[in-house]
Amino acid sequence: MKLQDTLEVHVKAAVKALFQSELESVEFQATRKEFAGDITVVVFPMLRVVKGNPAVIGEQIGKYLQDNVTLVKDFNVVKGFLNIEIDNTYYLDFFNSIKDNQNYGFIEDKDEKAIMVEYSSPNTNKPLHLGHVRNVLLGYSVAEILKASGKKVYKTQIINDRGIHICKSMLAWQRFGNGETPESTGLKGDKLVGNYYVEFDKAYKKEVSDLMSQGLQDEEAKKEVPILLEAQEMLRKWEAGDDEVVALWEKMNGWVYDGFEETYKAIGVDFDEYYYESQTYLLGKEFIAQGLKTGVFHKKGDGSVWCDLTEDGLDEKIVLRADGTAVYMTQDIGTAIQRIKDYPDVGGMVYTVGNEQDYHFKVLFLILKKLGFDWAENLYHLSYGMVDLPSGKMKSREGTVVDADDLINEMADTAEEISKELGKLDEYSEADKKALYKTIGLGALKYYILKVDPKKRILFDPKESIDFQGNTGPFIQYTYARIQSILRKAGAKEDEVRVAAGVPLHEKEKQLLKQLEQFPEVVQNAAEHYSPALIANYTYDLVKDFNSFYQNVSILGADREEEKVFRVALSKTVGQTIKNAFSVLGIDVPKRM
RNA sequence: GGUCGCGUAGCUCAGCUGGAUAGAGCAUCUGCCUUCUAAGCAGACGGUCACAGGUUCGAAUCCUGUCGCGAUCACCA
Repeated sequence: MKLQDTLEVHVKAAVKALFQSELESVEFQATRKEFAGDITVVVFPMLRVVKGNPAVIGEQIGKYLQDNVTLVKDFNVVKGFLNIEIDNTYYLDFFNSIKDNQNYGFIEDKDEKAIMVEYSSPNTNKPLHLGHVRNVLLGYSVAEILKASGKKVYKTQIINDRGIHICKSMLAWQRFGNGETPESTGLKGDKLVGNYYVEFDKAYKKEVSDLMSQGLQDEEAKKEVPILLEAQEMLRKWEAGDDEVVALWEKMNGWVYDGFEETYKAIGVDFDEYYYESQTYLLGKEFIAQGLKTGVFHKKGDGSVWCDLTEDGLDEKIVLRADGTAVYMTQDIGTAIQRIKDYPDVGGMVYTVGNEQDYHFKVLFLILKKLGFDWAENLYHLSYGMVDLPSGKMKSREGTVVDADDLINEMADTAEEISKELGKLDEYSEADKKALYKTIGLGALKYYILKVDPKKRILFDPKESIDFQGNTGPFIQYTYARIQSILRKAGAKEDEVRVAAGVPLHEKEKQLLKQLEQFPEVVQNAAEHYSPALIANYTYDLVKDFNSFYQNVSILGADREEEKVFRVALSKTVGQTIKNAFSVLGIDVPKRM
């Protein structure tokens, strides 16, 4: 039982005994470090039930607790704050209970209902960029956090593999290329296809200006560009199932998927299931028909179908065109329902999509609720802000994107530079070094992105790159590596010894134990708020405390043997917790660095 | 214009359901490498929590309004 819960019972009992009043709840907070004590009871809220001076009430409750509860060693009252000092045996007992639990903080029992987490969801006409990186890291991390909190999770993505964009790349490849393949050029498939998308855009712009020099207006010209008309014709052929077009489409998309997989692997994320728009874009219509019957939707004079959401403070939204074809919303309705059919144990879904689609998902969720699906109550839009560059927005057509693969490589290069400057790792093999640079570079990137609140925009300056000092991934990785070093020197047998009850607790040690105690709650909190940032910032706090401990308290050279055993075991437990916390962020921890 | 989000130190960010004197890192400055890894530690400097009201014992946090930035308001996806 958590300390807070235990104390709550006692405080309630104290108030009942002293004032004959029933408290609904008790408010606790960590005691500020300038005061003596470990945990603080806030007296003010009790004034509703108990009349009197808060300081006096605090004094009385404190006295009662000290006399009746062995856990409470001492207390002091400052204004309305009752600071309680907890007996050391509590912390040592707690430590003994967790020190050999490698999965401390994680819940093993899985809920019956699973959650499906969608992330990445790229178009197949260009490589992944920095924006995708934020998406993928957030989605993956939230999926792992949900798992850690006891949920069964399916990771998925929906790949936008059809439409005019891929036709543009296909057309450019046919017209300007010479049968190039990833094999013949040595390029990653997604890069190759992306290059042709750029080729298309160049040709398109040239044709527009040609038309304009012939006297056409801007708007007119853009609609009549021959190459665009040709791409549209290709899309029509694709929809009609034209063998040649479909074959080319499959070939080029295949290249792109290979390229994407390589990038995902480099980032360290994976998926359990893939959905393709080419297979889902016709879904959903039957449910529109069903919704029409039940009155969720209504048909307008021209035959288009709408959903009236004005009563919910939103607008009217179209769900089916007049010609009976699907819109974006139709598809998303269909895909959601399809997923539940495919995975009947799924009871909720998380969509990792940029905040420019906030409105879309609000509407989507509302419609699904109106259609009466019980799982519609458990849908969450993991909405995140843009990643901006100092030069402004990333625009693929203007070449101002930060490519995901390049970025990962640059991070590893930076890690290498810094390591060399510091003169670290000189005695390791080249292969080991390379692997480490990648781990550290990726750790820096991932932590940098995950530690900020998803809602907020990120300003990413590629020149200044990312820090390796302070509140960063490498700082935490470094601390983990130092702990491993301690364990190597201490030898394996140290952690097998049970920590004796009589070990005196140094202030820094107690600080660490208090911090460790928070971990399970932080994981649950992060799952509830879909927030990797909570885990990241918690880990940083833990690491700060450990570093302070490390530099100010002798671990291997402790005065007494049992102290040494305790400190080594404590270091080990902190290392384990760092590892667990980082594993839900998808960040690796190195054994040495 | 309507709706949604954001605004905290020079810069990048924490601050959970309202709690004590608002916290870190970077940058600047001062100490600490012969003892477990200095990508570190100890400390100094730095704030009108955008602004104005309100709610209450108490507000960066909740409510209202104003300003600034961004997104969105398609029979595009």
